[in-house]
Amino acid sequence: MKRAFYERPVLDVARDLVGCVVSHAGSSGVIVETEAYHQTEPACHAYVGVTARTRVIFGPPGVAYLYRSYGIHACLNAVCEPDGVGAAVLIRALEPVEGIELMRERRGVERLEDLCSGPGKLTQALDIGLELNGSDLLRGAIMIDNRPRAWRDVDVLASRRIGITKAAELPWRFSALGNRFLSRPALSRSERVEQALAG
DNA sequence: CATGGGATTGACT
DNA sequence: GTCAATCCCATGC
Repeated sequence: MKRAFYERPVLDVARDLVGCVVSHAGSSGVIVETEAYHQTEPACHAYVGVTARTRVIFGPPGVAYLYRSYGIHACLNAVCEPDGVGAAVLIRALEPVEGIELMRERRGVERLEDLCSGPGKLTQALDIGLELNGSDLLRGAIMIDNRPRAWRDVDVLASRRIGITKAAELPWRFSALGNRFLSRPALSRSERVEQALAG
C-alpha cells in the first residue's frame, strides 16, 4: 500500500480497504468491514479539534490511530487525508487468514466467526495494543497490503455506522457483501425486506 | 482536580 | 432482550 492511498477522501479509503489484508505478530486477515470518520461530523473523535488524544488523527496519512474503548478494548484505525485534516477509517472486522491457532489462543474461543468479527476482537486476535498508536502502516509492525486476486472484485455495501449516537444516519459503514465474518449484518431485517421489494 | 461518557464485548434472563 | 466491566481523556469547576 502506498502513502497516496491513504491521502484520499476518507470515504474512498474506507470502501477500498475492504478486501485488503492486515497483518501483525504472525497473524493476518482480510478486511471485511470498515467505518469512515471525519472531523466535520460529531461521531468522530477529531470533531473536538487537536488534543493529546486526537493529535495522531490530524497527522500524516497511513499511520495507525489506536484508542481504548469502554476501558477494555483497543480499536484500530488508519489515518487518512492530507496532514492537518482529521479523518480515519475504523477497521471493524476481518476474515481470518494466517495464524488462526494464535488467534484462538489470544481470544480464548474456537469458532472462526468469533475470532475477528468486531473492532475489539480483531485487535485481541492480532495482538495489537495501544502502544502501536502513531506507528506507520507502511513500514511499521502493523502492515496493510493490497487485495489478493480473489478479492479484487469484491462487492462493497454501504450502510449506517454501528454503536454511535451522533451522526448515526450517515451511510459510512462499508462491508463485503454477504460475508460471514462481519460484526453485524449490513442490513437489518426490515431493511432487507425493503431492498427485496425495491428489486 | 472531579466527573462522566463512550466507534464494545460477553455473560446472563 | 438487559447489564456490568474498566480506563482514557475531554470538559468544567
